[in-house]
Amino acid sequence: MTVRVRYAPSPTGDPHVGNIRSALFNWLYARHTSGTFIVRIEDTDQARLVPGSLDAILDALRWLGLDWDEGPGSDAPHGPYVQSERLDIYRKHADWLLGEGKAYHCYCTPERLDAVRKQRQKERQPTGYDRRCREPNGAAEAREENPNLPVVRFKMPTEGNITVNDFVRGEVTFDVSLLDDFVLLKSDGYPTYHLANVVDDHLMEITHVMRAEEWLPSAPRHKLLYEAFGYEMPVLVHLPLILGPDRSKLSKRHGAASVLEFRDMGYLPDAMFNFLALLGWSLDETSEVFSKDDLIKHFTPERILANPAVFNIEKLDWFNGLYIRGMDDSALADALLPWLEDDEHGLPASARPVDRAYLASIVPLERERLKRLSEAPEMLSFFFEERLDYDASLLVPKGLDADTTRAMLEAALATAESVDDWSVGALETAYRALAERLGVKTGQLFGAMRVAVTGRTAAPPLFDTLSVLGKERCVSRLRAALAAL
RNA sequence: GCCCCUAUAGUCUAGCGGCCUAGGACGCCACCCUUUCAAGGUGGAGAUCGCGGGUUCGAAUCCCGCUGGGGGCACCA
Repeated sequence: MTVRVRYAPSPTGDPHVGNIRSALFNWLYARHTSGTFIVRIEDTDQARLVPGSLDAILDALRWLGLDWDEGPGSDAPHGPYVQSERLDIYRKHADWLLGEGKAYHCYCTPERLDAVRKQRQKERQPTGYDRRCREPNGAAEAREENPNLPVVRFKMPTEGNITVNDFVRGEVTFDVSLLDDFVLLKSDGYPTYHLANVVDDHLMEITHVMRAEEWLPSAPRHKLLYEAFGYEMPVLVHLPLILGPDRSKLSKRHGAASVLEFRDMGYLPDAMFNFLALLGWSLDETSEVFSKDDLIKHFTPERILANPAVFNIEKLDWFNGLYIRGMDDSALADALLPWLEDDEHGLPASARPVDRAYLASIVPLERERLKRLSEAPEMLSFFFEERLDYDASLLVPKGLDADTTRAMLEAALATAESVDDWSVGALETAYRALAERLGVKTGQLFGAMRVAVTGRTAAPPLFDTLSVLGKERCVSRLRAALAAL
């Protein structure tokens, strides 16, 4: 039997990292088993639809490289893959249950349902529908109060236990008497999640349902529904939730929660992929840097954890730095270019456009200093700006005064002007000799020069920087520094 | 309020009865490298394995209770 798994997002908001992590696990499992990864859009709540949300979700999948074999845009045989285009299917299934006496119409108003719920909670009883419409008399009564279109409710057994098997947690038992007759079809003709997901998973021949743990409590309803239809139930794999630093479900409240936000913060898709894969899954006691292929090779649901994981952005930063360091000059330059050229957050207009070859020469100097691509404009700005803006007092090294610094920089300028070979090695030789000749510590000379040439105290190694900047820029910056002193 | 899940350092985790004086990683600290910052290297602090009972010759590992944390309880998914 070939594995068929699905990611079933609802286009009601941003592609939340927890949500996308579910997609990622499903995808990995499908690829690991050479199975099929399906994307199904669960847009059955018309009121909550958010325009643009579907595109954002698909963008997030594409960004991470989670390609789907069946889904929106594919004409595979199990479609359509958008639930709002499958309404007749759900209606038929609901009708069948109605005909079998396994479901019934309910005319109760939301107001009454709400009142019942409150009353039950007050009585320390489990909240839930009181089944008034399950009896003909009750239904007639309710219908008189509310002649509008009814919903269809599932007729749950009223007693006994039901045990569902979760692949991660094992057997989980629920007391059926505590579960109510849930809604299958809403009065607007749309199905609820419960109906739609059971029907579709069956029709689409899903073999494994891997979804977030928040669904575990509704698993017994689903099991009963599968039984009512006479369908075989897929394997249930409930994934641990991803929490924020305060240990509640990760949300916007914690800062970024959307995968697209992380993309926009300068994280690399492969770093994000690796990081997310390790939230709720691990291979062994030491492995943690995984390429996509490694993950496909090693990912198995047996290694999925049951306990929730806190989203640790510091570790994401580390992963991102690691992946940045692993990029070659050309790839990193390509990745950096759009960030530098960005009108809003990129380099100042006067420093653009960026010369691609010049950028490529800068990359080796900054690669190991970058944690996020978004840091590039700030971190690399001095390479591109015509005029540096900094506090002149930074030019004076510890242990020296302004006059000696001036003399030192004048000598540095003279040396620069006289050096023809602008290579790293030649520059280093020349300036080490100069420090000795002036009787200053190399750190003092190099420090003052670093500020003069970069405008900052923290920068890549001096001679590499001088070399990349080129003689002309260095000379003029040394002059400007002298003028500012 | 009712139901369910869960519990190893600040965080992600290894561990599935003896190999554990609990391993790895992020973060943190120190040192080394060094012209600064990183990166890298080395070392270190940090967990009475939530607590209390069992079971067993032996428990982080199995069982029960408690406590903590989380999730669910819609004509939302």
